Amino acid sequence: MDLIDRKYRILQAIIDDYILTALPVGSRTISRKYEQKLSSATIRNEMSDLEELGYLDSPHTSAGRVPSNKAYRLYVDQMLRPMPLSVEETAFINRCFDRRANQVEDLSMRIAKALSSMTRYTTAVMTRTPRNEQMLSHLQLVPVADRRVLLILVTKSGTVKQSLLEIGAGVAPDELYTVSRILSSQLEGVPLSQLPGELMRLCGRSETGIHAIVRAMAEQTPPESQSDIVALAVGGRSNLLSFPEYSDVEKAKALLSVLETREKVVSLLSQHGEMELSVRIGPETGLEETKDCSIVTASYRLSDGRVNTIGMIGPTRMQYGKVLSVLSQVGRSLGDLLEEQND
Amino acid sequence: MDLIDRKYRILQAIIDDYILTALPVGSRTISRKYEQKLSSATIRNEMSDLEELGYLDSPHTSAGRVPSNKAYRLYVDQMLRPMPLSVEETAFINRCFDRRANQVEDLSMRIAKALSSMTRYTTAVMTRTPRNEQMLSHLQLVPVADRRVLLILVTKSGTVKQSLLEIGAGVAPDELYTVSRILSSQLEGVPLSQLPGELMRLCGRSETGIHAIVRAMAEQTPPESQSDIVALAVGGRSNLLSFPEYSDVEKAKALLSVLETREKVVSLLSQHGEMELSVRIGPETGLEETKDCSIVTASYRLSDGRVNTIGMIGPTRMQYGKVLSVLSQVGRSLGDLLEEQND
DNA sequence: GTTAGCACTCGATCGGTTTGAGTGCTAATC
DNA sequence: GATTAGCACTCAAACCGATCGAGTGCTAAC
Repeated sequence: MDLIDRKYRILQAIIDDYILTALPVGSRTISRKYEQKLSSATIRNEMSDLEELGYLDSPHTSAGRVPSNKAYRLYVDQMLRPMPLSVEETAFINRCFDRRANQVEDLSMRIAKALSSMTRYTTAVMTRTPRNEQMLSHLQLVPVADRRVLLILVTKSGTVKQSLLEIGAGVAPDELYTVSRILSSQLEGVPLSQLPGELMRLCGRSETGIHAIVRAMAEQTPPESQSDIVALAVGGRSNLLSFPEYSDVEKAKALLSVLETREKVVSLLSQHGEMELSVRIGPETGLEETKDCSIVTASYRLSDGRVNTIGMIGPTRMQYGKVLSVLSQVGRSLGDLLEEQND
Repeated sequence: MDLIDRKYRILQAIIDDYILTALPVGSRTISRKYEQKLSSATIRNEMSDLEELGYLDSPHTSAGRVPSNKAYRLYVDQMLRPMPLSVEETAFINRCFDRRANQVEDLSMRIAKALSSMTRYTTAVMTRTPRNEQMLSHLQLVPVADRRVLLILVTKSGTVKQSLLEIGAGVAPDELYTVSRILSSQLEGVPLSQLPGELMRLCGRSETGIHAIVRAMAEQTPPESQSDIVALAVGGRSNLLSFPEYSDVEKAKALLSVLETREKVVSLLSQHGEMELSVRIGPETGLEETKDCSIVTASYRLSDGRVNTIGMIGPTRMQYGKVLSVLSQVGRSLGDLLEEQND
């Protein structure tokens, strides 16, 4: 469905203006600000056509037009002008990557905060490892207190999980080390999800000495329900309240509540279909509560199988150009950084 | 400044009513709902006195009275009736402690969420270890990838810190174990804050073999700037938007923004003066942004030196009775749980 | 000391009018 | 045939005044 050039330009002008002002756009505005060669009456006719084609909605008879989701779709797919970042912005971003952070959590949080303060959109940063790719490389038991032992699981991809175990009786550090070595060699390559089962099996035939430890591990190793998520950080939630679309407190509350629910955020960030950059508009976001929002994600699969996703959420009237530029740049940098940390 | 019995009762009635409705309370309301023996005119006289004494404010001439911060202070200090939790509530709380969670973070988050959904106030749970009490018990190096090693620091109090190090050259697991043992014995009892310095010292005279590792540790051990905070979880931020006092989006935004800033939350939670239960009203909360809020905290020092604090924040018109009961019960349970986990 | 009564205050609410930004349609113009 | 000027029409928002009602303070009577 090609739009002839002028309609196309007018539609673009309307969307641009609406994104800027959040106010329904009238024909005179377009004629004055964007298409001075054309009279408002002409624009009116075009707008009428555009409405018929499904690109515009009118809130009521005398209120100007508002872009439809279909219009936004066209906008991001075809109308976006590349919008290079300013020098300051690039500098700002680079600063995030400057300070060293050896914890993914810290880094994620810092990036989420920086991006949200930069764009005024709420930002989430997630690193997850698909469950079926997480295989044990080796494990190590570290004594913590008399009957408490910290279990460290290192996966083939280099991510680390820990959990605290309580064992029946005290064990000497040296013995723990020996047990760690034995178990490591026996369990190497086992997917984490099958770890408890494997341990149970070993438990049956292990010598009595390490029996208690293995049993404790089998029973207390956390089920891998959602633990394939390595890190999740959300920043700038309160920014949402600046948008006029959330001056209605009820709406704001519903959305904020979504952004406080870890599972929902994860689900929102997980629906990019393997695309590096993805824009989901309105209902495409997948949640009822976000049907008036758009979500832009940048997502990179690292060589070790982990997937890193950065997402920004805002009203459908989003500065897509800006957000896409920022996300593609930061996403890439973050991907590179994580990759680099990894070898 | 003793208030004679009747004034006292009337003030209490006013505060109770205002906490419930958020609407300025008039003399007739009190006379009808709370003091049916007295006419509204009498109440009016009393209220006039109470205003003069500084316990009541009137938003404007004909709008009823609103309790002042001074009134709330009196209320929490002297007027609170013990408010035992219902059976359901107790059950609900106990359920939080049921499922086992071996990570303080998980447990904190779960409790924060449960409490906020139960009371509708925003809840924060924090466990911190005063910096000067954190002394090394032992450490362990765990191989992760070729040139990456996970450093586990276990403190005397049994908390665990980890950080990822990059070392110059690959080292065999067995050697790492040996190095761990040597360093553990040499560094036992060293406060974490002095760890980098101590390591540097050791670095000078260590054999070349482990030199690289020690140097990496010295350089890459995170400075203990804010890392004495072990865990912080905030739940139910969006609940704030239910209160009529935050129907003004600007106010809501300011407060939410505070609750998104880790340092500010930590500071809000840290100002109880060693009290087990503390109530801070309005400006007593210490931040400009929270001068219309109250914060109730329950705080327990564990035998290992860690301090666990649970805090709830809401408008000064808070259900202090309820919140205090919940917090004292949960605070104690959580304290016991952590204590128990600890030996 | 308490209360009934009354004048007064002042925000909230309600109905009606005005305003102004916008549309759609038609007829004249390029 | 496309463009535009002109005009009637629509409708939310702003404005306005009247009214309402919850509240007060004061005074005089009980």
